[in-house]
Amino acid sequence: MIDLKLLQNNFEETASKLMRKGVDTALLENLKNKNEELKVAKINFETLQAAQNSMSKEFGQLMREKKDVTELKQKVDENKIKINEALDVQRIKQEELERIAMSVANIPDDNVPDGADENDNVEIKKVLTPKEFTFTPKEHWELAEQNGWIDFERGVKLATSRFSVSFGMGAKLERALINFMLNFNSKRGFEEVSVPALVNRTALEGTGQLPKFEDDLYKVEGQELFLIPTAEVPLTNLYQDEILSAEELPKKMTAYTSCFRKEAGAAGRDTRGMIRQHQFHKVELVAITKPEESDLIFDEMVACASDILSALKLPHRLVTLCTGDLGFGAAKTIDIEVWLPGQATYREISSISNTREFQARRAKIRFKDGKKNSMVHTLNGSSLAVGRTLVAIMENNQNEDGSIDIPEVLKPYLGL
RNA sequence: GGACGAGUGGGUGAGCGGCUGAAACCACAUCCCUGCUAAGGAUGCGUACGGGUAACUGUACCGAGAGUUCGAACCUCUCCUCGUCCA
Repeated sequence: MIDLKLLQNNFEETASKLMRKGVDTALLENLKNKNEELKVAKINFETLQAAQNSMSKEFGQLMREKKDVTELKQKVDENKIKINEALDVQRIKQEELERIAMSVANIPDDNVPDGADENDNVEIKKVLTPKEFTFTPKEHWELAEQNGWIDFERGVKLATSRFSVSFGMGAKLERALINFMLNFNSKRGFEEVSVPALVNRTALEGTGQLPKFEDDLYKVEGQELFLIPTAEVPLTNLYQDEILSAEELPKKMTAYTSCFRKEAGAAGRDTRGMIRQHQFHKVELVAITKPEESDLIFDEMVACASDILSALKLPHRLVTLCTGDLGFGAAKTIDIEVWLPGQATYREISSISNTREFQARRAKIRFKDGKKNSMVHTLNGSSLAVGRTLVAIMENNQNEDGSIDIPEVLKPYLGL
C-alpha cells in the first residue's frame, strides 16, 4: 500500500513517480483529500469521545458519592448522539480511503526504465549461447507428445482446457526439477517451507492480489478461501501482523507449491502446450529483509535463479521490466527469460521482484529498528517455474530423432 | 456433527461493570552496586493513528464482530480458533 504520509508531505514527487506507472494524478489528489478529511473527522470524533469518557468517569464518581446524576445523564445522552454521527462520518471516510489506497500500485524505483509494455523491457545480459541446430528444432508440445511425456487431451478431459497430465519421464523430470531447485536454494541459505495451497482474503490483500485481481483467482465456493496463484502469498504472509526482531532478518525462504491462475485476459495466448496452464508447479523464493539490505538480497535471488538455469545448461537472459510491464506491487522486477529454440525466442521463466515496503505495509510486517518499529522489505521470485523449465529442457536438449538428452545435474534425482 | 471449557502485552498468568492499557513473574533494555556474587538493586519496557519544539497528551485495541450500559477485558448474542469429552 502506498505510504499516505509520503503522499501527504511529498505529493508532487510521489504523484509524478506514480504517473510513470499510469496511476492517475486525479486519483491521488482524491486520496490526499480523503486522507485530510479523515483526519478532521477523527479529531472531531475523538474530541467528543474524550468528553464522553471524562463524563462517564464523573458519573461513576457521583454514583459512589450517592449524588444526583440526572443532569449529567442528560448531557451524556446528548453528547452520545453527536458521537454516533461523528463515528458514521469517520467510518465512511475510512472505508473510502482504504478502498482507494489499496488499489494504488507501488511506486517504481527511479532506475526502472519507462515503457509501455514488454517490448520496452531492457536486456541486462545474456547467459550461455543458444546452440545451433543442424535441423529445424521442434516445439515442446510436439516433443512432449512424441516421447509420451505430456498428455494435453487427457488434462482437458479431467478438468478443462489449460490442464495437462505428465507421464513417465515427463512426470519424473518434474519431480527431479523440484527437488533439484529446492536443494539448490537451500544451499544458498533459503529455508525450505511447506505451505497451504489455500489462503484467506487477508493473505491475498497483504501481498496485493486482492482486491484488484480477484478475477484471476480460483475461489472455494461458499468460503473465503482461494487457491494460491503463487507461493509468494503464503510465504510472505507467514509474518503478517508481526513485529520481527532485527536479528532474525533477513528471512530467506523457499517453497514448492502448485499454483493456480484463471488466466483471465490471456485468452488466445499460448493456447498450445504447457507455457500457460491453470495449474503449474513452481519453486518460489521469498525474502523478508531490512530496508538497507533488500537490494543485496534481490541480487542474490536473481543470481540463484539464473545459476539454476546455468546448471541445467539452459541459455537465458535477464531483462529489467519497464514501468508498463511492472506488476502491481513491484518497485522493480527482473525477469529471467529462457531460450526456446522451437519458438526461436526467449520466454519468461522467472520473475524476481522487490516490493520494498508495499506488501509490508499492507500485511503489517514490521521489525524492531532500534527503538522504533519499521516496515520490512519483502521480495519474491520464482526459481523456477517447473513446467516452463521442462519445456526449455525439451526444446534445448532435443535431437533430430525427437529424443531428449537429460541434463547431467538431474540424473541423480532420476535414479540414473 | 453434539456437549462443555478456554482465548488478556515478547512469554507465563491475575483481573470486582467505573480507581485497569491492564497486577505479578519471566524475558528484554539502560543505569547502579561489587566481599552474601553463576548474586543484588533502580528505572524502563505493547500497537496504531492524532495533537505538541518537547516534557507530555487524546482516541482505539484484552480472538473477531454486534448488543446491553452514562461506562465493558469483565454481562448478552453471533462467528473464528484451540482444548477436553461424546457420536
